[in-house]
Amino acid sequence: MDRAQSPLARKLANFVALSDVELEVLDGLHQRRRNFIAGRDLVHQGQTHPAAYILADGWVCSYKLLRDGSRQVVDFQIPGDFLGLRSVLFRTADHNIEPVTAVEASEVLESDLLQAFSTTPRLATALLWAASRDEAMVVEHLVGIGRRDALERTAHFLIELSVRLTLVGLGTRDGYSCPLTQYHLADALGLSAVHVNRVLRKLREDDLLTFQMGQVTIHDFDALVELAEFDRSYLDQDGPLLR
Amino acid sequence: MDRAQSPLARKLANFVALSDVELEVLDGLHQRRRNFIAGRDLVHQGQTHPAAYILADGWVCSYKLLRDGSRQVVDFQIPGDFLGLRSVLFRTADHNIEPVTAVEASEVLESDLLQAFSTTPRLATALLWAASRDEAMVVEHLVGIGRRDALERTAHFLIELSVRLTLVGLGTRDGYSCPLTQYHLADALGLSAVHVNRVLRKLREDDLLTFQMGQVTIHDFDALVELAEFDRSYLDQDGPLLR
DNA sequence: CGATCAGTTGAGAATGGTCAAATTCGGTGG
DNA sequence: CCACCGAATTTGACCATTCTCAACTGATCG
Repeated sequence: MDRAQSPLARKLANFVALSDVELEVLDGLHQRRRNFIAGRDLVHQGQTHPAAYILADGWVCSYKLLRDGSRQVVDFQIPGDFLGLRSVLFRTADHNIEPVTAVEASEVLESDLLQAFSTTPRLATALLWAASRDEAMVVEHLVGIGRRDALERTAHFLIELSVRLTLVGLGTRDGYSCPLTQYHLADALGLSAVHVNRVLRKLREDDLLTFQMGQVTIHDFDALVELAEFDRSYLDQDGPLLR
Repeated sequence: MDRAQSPLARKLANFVALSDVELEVLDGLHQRRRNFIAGRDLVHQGQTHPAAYILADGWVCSYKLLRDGSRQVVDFQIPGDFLGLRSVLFRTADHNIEPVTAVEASEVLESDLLQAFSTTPRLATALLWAASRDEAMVVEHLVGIGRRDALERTAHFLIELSVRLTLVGLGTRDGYSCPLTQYHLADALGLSAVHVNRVLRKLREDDLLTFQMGQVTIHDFDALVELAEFDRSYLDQDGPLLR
């Protein structure tokens, strides 16, 4: 098995050693290529029978909207991520999905997915793993919002992004390009945009990290890890569980 | 299929219509019955090759511990819940599991689980659904901590518990018995115990709900739903997805 | 009957929010 | 190249939700 694979296949292979047939079925999910422009939601809360997407290029964010107009970003997805799985399984979207940038993604319909699960059930196990990893990220996020102050929380978030992007070849230990605005950060971190700005200034003044003009520059990775009490183990997997 | 089923089987049947063979395999996971006393952790952060558990009786909570000694409770589990799935899939526990009460649970080893996935792969799909429902709860929790104030957040949490307990026959619209202390609430809601106490007083004074002596009494369910902007759809499923 | 733990209350401090007003940046049209 | 526009960012002043500390009550248990 040495031919070119999709980023998703590479990710899943970490968990379940996939056979040729399974890889082909996974490839088959990449029909229906779609392009989206920034800002117009792919999926909105309450939508029934939404599709899932495999993200090929660009960033999207998943968020929930509250009655008072505020929103909480649950997660950002980057290339290689599978998104909307939960919405498909429940046949109703419980969150919105907004492209942060222009986005290229493969649409996966409920029928495609269930078909794939029937013919190659181990794919379900593999996706169960991917879903668990996503859940681990949400849990880390929850801990941050619940128990870390604004500075630690922001640092943790930006370091997590750095590690995730590095895993798919889109970043290094020194930084990454980042299309998020300070409003995105605020909505993700449970802070106001004004306070995010103050926190970013503090991080800059302390020579830890610069967030400017679509670029995150990390000046002191280790100090940030220390500050944020960041433990990357929830993002890694050291070998396939199912052979 | 009309014989007695475990609560877990009943829950999973909501999502995937399980065959006799699949139900038997699921039953088989209920060997190794264990009892635990309140307060001594079943699983602790960093533990490798932890087991998963199917909760038969009692409450447990999943939490993460921070360096400064504070903790964030991610979720409480009640009878019928499957817990520690993520830890098994990653072969390392990323959180602690503490029995809130005396607990009766079936221990599920990694090998049992993978064996079950191999012989009856649709069980993996069913557990994928259960995991997605759990993730939906964590997401709702995240939204609460990120964007709701202490009063709304507390109300949301206690109403969610009411609905979950009612689904497994342990509560009604009027209330439920609840073994949690105000410290548990504080750790779950990202508040201090002192503030939780003030919030509970406010809820009591407003004739919405009483939290006292292990008993939650709901005085005005609808007003609480309104206050907390509670939408139960993430807890329900209206019929099996896989036949 | 002391000890311990859950709950309760008050006072003062702090983290982060709100409002309002610059300032800068990235286009876009002339 | 320049003027201009809207969006994103930056800063200050003031405010409020929630925290911390500390004291006190009440129940339970050996």
